[in-house]
Amino acid sequence: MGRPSPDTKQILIDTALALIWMSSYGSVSVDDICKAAGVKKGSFYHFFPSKVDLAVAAMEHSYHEVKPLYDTIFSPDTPPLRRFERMMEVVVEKQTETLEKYGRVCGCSDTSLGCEMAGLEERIRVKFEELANRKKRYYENALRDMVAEGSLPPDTDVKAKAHEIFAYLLGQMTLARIQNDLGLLKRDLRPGLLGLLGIQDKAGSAS
Amino acid sequence: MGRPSPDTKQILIDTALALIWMSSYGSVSVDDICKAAGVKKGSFYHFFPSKVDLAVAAMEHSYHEVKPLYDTIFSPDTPPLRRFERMMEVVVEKQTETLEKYGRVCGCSDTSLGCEMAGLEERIRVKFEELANRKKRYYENALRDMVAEGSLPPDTDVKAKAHEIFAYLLGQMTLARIQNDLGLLKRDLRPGLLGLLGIQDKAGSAS
DNA sequence: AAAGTTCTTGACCGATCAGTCAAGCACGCA
DNA sequence: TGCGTGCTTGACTGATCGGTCAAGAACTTT
Repeated sequence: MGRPSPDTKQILIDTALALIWMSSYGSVSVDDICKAAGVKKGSFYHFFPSKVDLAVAAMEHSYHEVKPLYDTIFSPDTPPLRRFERMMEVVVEKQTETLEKYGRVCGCSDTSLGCEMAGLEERIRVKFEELANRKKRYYENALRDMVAEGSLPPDTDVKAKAHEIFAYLLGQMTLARIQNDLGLLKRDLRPGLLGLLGIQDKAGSAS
Repeated sequence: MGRPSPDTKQILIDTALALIWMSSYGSVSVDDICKAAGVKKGSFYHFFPSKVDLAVAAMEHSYHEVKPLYDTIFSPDTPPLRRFERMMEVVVEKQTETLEKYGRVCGCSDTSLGCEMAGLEERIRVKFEELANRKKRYYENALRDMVAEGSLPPDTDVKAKAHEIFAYLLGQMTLARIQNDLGLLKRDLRPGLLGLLGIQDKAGSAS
C-alpha cells in the first residue's frame, strides 16, 4: 500500500483542537492550523476534504482521549455518588491543566464548537449529539445504581436527571470559559450538583 | 445639530443581533449585516467604529429589551419561588417565539457571543460579565426573600446559589440551541431548578 | 530496478473579509 | 437663501479566506 502514513494527520488534529479550543472555529483559519502544525496546506487537504471535517475529527479525537478516564471514574467498583464527586474533581483538575497549558480557561471544546457551529454545520451538530449521549450514558448508569441502592427515589426519571446534570456541568464550564476564571467553578460546581441529586452537602454551603 | 438621526443605527443593531444570534459572530460579515439591513457599508462605519462595537451595542440592546420583563417577573409583589417558576415559563415562551421567528432554537445570544468571543475580544467579555451580574442580582434578591420567608435555610450562600441557577439555565439553553430542540428544555428545566433550590416538585419527576 | 501508491510542496484561484475615503446629499438653522 | 452638519453612497484597498492543482519526492511492492 505504498508509503506508510506518518503522524501528520494526528498533528493536524491536535493542533486544530488546541487552537479552536482556545479561541473559536471561525477565528482560526486553515492557514493558522497549518502554520502551527508545520504542515503545508496541500497536505492538509490531502487528509481532510474540508475544514469542517477536521473539526469533526477533532471532536471525535477529544472524546477518545478522555474515554479511559471516564471508564475509570464511572467504574461500577466505585459507589455511584463518589463517581459524580470524582468527576467534578477531575473537571476542575483538567481545567486547571489547560489553563496552565494554554494560558486561559477553555471550558468544553465540544460545547464551544457546538454552540458556534451547530446551526451552520449539521455534521458538527450530529457529532455533538453523539458525544453528549455517550457521556450522559455514564451518568445514567450511576443514577440507576443510586436508585438501586436507595439513595435516590425509585420513581426517579434517570434520563431527565442525567440531562439536568449534563446541562448544569456544561453551564458552569461555559461560564468559567467566558469569565476566564476557575474560582466560581471550584466553589459552586459541587454544591449545585449535589442539589440536583437531592443530597445535602456535608460542608453546608448547599441548601 | 444638522439633520436628526434616523433609525439606521437601531436597524443595524436589530439586524446584527438577529443574524449573529441565529448563526455566530464569525460567520456573519459586516456585508451580510448591511445587506440584510438595507444599509451601505459606509453608513455602518459612520455609526460603529468596528464590527466588535456593533456586537457590544447589540448585547447591551438585547438586555434593555428584556429588562422590563425581568422587572415584572421579579417584582417583590410575587412570592419568590413563583418568580423563578414564572421565569422558566417565560424562557420557554421566548425560545418558542424565536424558534418560530427565525426557524431555529437560538438559546441565549449573550452566551453564544461570549463563548465564541470572550477569549478574543475583551470588551465582549466585560459586557457579558456586566449583563450576567445584572441578571444574577434578580436571582439573589429572590433567594434572599426565600431565606427571609423560611423556605430556604438561613445559612444559604445566596450569591453561590444564584450562580448555580444561572449556570444551570445557561446550560439548558445552550443545549437546546445546539440540539435545535426545545423538548428537553421544556421537560427538564423546571425539575432541575427546583432541585437546585432544594424543593420537591409536586409533579414528582424531580428527585 | 521499475512500477505503483502515498504524501509533500508551493504556487495559485476567485471570493470574501474588515475597513477607508472622498464626494454628494438632505436637512436644521441663521 | 445659503451655510454647516450629519448622513449616505459606491467605489476602493490590501489582506485573508477556504480550497485546488500539478508536479515531484519518498517509500513499498513486484
